[in-house]
Amino acid sequence: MTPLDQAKQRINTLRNEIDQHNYRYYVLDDPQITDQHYDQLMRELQALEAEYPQWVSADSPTQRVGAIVEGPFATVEHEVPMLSLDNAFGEDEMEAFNKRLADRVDVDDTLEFCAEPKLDGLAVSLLYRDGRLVRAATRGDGRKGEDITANARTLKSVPLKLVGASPPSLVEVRGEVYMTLSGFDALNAQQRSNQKKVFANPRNAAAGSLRMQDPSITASRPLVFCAYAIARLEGMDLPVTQYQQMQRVKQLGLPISAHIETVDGVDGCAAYYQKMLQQRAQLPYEIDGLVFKLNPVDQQRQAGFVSRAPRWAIAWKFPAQEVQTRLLDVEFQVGRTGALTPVARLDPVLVGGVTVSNATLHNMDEIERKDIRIGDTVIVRRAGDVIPEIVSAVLSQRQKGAKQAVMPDTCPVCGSEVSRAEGQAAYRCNGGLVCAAQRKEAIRHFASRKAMDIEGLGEKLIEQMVDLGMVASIADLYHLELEQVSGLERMAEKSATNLLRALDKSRQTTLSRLIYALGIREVGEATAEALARYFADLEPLMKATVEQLVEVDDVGPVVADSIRHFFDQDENREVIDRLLAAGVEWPPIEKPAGDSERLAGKTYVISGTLENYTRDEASARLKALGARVSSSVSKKTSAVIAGDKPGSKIDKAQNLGVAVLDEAAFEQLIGVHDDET
DNA sequence: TTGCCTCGAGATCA
DNA sequence: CTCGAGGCAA
Repeated sequence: MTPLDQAKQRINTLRNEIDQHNYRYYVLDDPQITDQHYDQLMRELQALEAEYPQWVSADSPTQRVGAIVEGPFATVEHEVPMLSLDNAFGEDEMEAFNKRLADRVDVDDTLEFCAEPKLDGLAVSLLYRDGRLVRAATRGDGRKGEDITANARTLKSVPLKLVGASPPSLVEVRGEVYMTLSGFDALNAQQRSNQKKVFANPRNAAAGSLRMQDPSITASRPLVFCAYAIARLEGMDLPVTQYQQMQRVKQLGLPISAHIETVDGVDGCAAYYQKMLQQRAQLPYEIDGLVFKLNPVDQQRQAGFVSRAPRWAIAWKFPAQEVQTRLLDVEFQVGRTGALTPVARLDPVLVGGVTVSNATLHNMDEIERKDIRIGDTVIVRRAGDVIPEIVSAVLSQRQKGAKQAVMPDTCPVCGSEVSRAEGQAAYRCNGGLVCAAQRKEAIRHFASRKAMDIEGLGEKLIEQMVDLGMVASIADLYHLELEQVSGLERMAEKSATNLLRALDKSRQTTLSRLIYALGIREVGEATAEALARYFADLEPLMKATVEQLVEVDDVGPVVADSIRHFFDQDENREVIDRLLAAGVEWPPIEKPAGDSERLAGKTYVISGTLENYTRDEASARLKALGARVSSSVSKKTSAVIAGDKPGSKIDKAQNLGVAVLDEAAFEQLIGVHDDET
């Protein structure tokens, strides 16, 4: 053997050994060598690869840290959507979950679940082709996420190469990237000694670390991957239970939870819950609950999905951490529509790793119901992990001075009268656009991304412009001059030019964006879209009667009234005139043609849950073909599309002699082929 | 609702 | 260096 061959062989040996040690450490949790020894192997490999650069390959353990990728992360589409999980808080809700499944699944026995802790990190998808890691992505909105391959490659618990001689041609593994508690502490100690900012909690540290532009920073962060599902598998048989699937994942060389096990029925789930609750404090990472998945895959199939989550899985959450603090004050925030929302100002407290100082109290009824007073000691928690909520007041600690929060009778911002409409919970400032708060909110909404998308026009800028009287309404935005804008705080010539350019760009818009941007009460993105489609232009919408408006899908009498009322106001019509005069325009909406007319004149009703479509999706498919989708069955209904668990609509359809289509017939109707599901 | 990163650009200081 | 805006995640 030549020295060259020897070197090549040694390189291969080293790579295999290092991969093997990673596998032993991260997957089997059974390291066989010391860190020093591992580093030594690494250094030897690096030296050899430096000497023979022609043999460096992308999946060598030395090649985890790649180059900096400039600019934003690329978007990737999830072929199989990354769904969320339904939550349960307590055994009752687990019972309900179990019962729902038992009704749906064709089994008489106790249901078997695959159980594991729910790690508190962020969801990531790893895609391997022919055993090589080719893509890593964040969850995003579930359909589209961000490509974070370069960063994911730096995690040693993420194999660049799968184990085994004949890996599947394609496998997509989903899991959680998290930070261990000790890793988090060490990182923060290091941050502190480098005079850098410390992270608030392991989850945010993990999320931030994965979004770094420079992979070498990600590499220095103590991130770990743990798989929890196979999303796709090709070129290999998929095991028939969740548990076995996870064992397969482990065989392929990816780490899975050390606590995964199968349990029987709600009793089994409850026992597992108790056990993990005991262990929780000793675990080296944070968990916020447990996940239970129906174990047999064929039963999962029978259970199916609801719109955003599988019906066959649930997250049994641990009780949210509750903390006491003082309610310092209740302030009233004026929203875009003038609604006055009470907001609690709290003495800042740490709740689950995040400082909470504000919490919405929703409305006065809620304050009364909970009998919360200013000065009270209150119990705060983060509901659904995110939104802070005041659970209750600690009555035993109520001081003499505790004051009732009182809805002001005049608007705190503009002094206009405040009133409560019949039968509504909300109090409103009647100042309309006289009210600076409403003006600011209206402009903010107008400029927002889903509306006119005016880049650079943020809260602080709007604040300044309204306070200085530069803009009173959205129409004034288009008359701003460079000199005015460049006089504002933090706005020099460059920023001002950019803002004017962004404003100019926003003149070219779409009808639905404009309708949404106007901020008509009750008209959100979807309604704006429906109105634009139906009326195809602004004129007819402005003139439409309430009777015409309710003809539009999803527009009822309340929304119709609100729209009519909006266009009846002189000031609103004037604002629209000025917007149009300023050059706001949109491409004409073409009447659908060809295939998009195929179902014109037909009306469908959807009942129950479809396997492969949410109701919105199904109704969008039908509408795209020119059909109408209605919510109640009448003689005029062309057919009822019945999914799982259809309601009384089916009976009604049968009484009226209206056709009923199952999901397969529905797919045929909309022209879906087998390869499109 | 909060925390994190990134970008562009203004502010500040040498 | 610091700030505002924007985007993302739970």
